[in-house]
Amino acid sequence: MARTGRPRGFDRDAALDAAMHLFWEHGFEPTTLNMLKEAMGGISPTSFYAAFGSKEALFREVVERYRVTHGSVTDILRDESLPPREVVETCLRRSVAMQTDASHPIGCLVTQAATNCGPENQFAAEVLSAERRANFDAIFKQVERDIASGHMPPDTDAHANATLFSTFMVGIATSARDGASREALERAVSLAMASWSVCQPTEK
Amino acid sequence: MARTGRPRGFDRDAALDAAMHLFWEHGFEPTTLNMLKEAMGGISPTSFYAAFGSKEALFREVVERYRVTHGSVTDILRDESLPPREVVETCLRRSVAMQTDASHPIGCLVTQAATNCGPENQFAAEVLSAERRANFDAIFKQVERDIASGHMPPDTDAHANATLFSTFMVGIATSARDGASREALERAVSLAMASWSVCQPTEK
DNA sequence: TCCATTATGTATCGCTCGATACGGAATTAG
DNA sequence: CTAATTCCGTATCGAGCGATACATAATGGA
Repeated sequence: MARTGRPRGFDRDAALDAAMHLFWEHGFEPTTLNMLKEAMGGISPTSFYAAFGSKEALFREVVERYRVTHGSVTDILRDESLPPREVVETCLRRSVAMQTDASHPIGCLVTQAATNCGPENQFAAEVLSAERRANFDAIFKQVERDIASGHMPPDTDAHANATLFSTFMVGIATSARDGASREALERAVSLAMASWSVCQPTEK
Repeated sequence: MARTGRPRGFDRDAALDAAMHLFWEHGFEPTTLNMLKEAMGGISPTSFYAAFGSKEALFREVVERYRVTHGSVTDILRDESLPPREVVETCLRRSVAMQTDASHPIGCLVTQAATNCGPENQFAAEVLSAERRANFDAIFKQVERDIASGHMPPDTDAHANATLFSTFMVGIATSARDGASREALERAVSLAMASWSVCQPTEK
C-alpha cells in the first residue's frame, strides 16, 4: 500500500503484538504510552501516532487482533454442526489451555483488560463487554440447539444453563490469575460438563 | 480518642462508605483523589490526608470495610457445623443477591476493584487476590469436610470441586456486570449445585 | 534532478495525578 | 486569658499522562 515515502523503521505487526501483551497483562488504563513505545522498540511518539492514531485506536485494533488469535478459542461456539455439548466443552478446555499458557500473560484480555476504567474510557469496558455478551449468546444458542436436537430434556432452562457455563468461563480468567493450574481447571471443566443434563436413556 | 483540638468537619464513616462505593464501581486506579474528595462532601486535600493517610491506606481500609459488610456473604464458608453443601450453596446465593443489588455498584469489589493495576500499584491486586485465595481455601475445606462426613464419595476430587465452585463464584461478578439478572444467576446456582456429587443412596 | 510523500527525532504542550506547605480557625486544658 | 492541639482552605508541588509542533531524513515517481 505504502508505495512512496520513507519506509517505516519498525515492524508494525510486531509492535501490535507487543501492545496486545501489555494491554493483556496490565489492562487499558495502566498501560502507558511510554510502556507501549518502549515495548515497540523505543519508537518515538511521532512514529506511534502515525502508525496507530491514538491509544484508543490501538486498543481497538489489539482487541480485534486478540479475537482472531488467542481469543479464537471461542470461535467454536459459532459452530452449528458439532454436538453442542462438545462445542461448549471444547471451548472451555481451549480457554483453560490458552489462559494458563505461560508464553503470554495469564488470564483473558477480553475478560480482564478493561475492568477498571474511568468515566472517560468507558468505551474500552463496552468493547470487551460486547465481546463477552456475544459469547454468552453463542452458548445460549448452543444449549437451545441441544434441546431441539433431543439431547437435553425439553424442559431444560436454556438461559440458566447458558448463564452457568458463561459464568464459569469468565471465572477461569480470575482463577488462573489467582494461581489455579491448568490441570485443576481442566478437572473443574470435567465436573462442570457433567452437569450438562441429558435425557434419561430409555430402558432397553 | 481526639479529646482536644478542632473537631472534624465531616463524617469519617460516611466518607469511608463513599470511598468504598467509588473503588467498587471504578477500581483503585481510576478512582482519583478529586472523585474521593468530592464524594466525601467536597473536603480539602489536607482533610483527606489527615483522615486517611494516603490513597493506598484508604483502599486497604475500604477493603476491610467491604469484607465485614457486603463481602461478609462469604463468611459462611468458614462455618464448620452446617452441611458443606448448604454452606457453599448459601454463599453462592448470597453472593448473587448482593452483587445484583442495585443499591450499590454491580459486581464484587474483591473480584474486580484491582484487576487493572500498574506496576506501582501491585499491592492492590495482591490484597484482593489474597482475599479470593482465602475463599478458595475455605471452599476446598468444605469439600474435604463433605467427603470426610461421607456425603461426597471418598474418591471425589476435592481440589477440582473447589476450583469449579470458586471459579463460578468469581465469574458471578463479570456476569452480573454484563447484565445477567439475579434470577438467571440464581437458576445457574441451582444447576451448579446439582453437580455437587453425592454417594449413591444404598438400594432399599 | 526535483518533488510529493511518508516516517523520524527532539522538544515540548496542557492537563491531571497523588501529595504537601503554610497560615489560619476551632476546640480543650490549665 | 494563654497554650497546646487538631483540623481546615488555598495554593501549589514534581511527576507522569496522552498528544502535538516543527524541522529533518528517506523513499518512489515524474
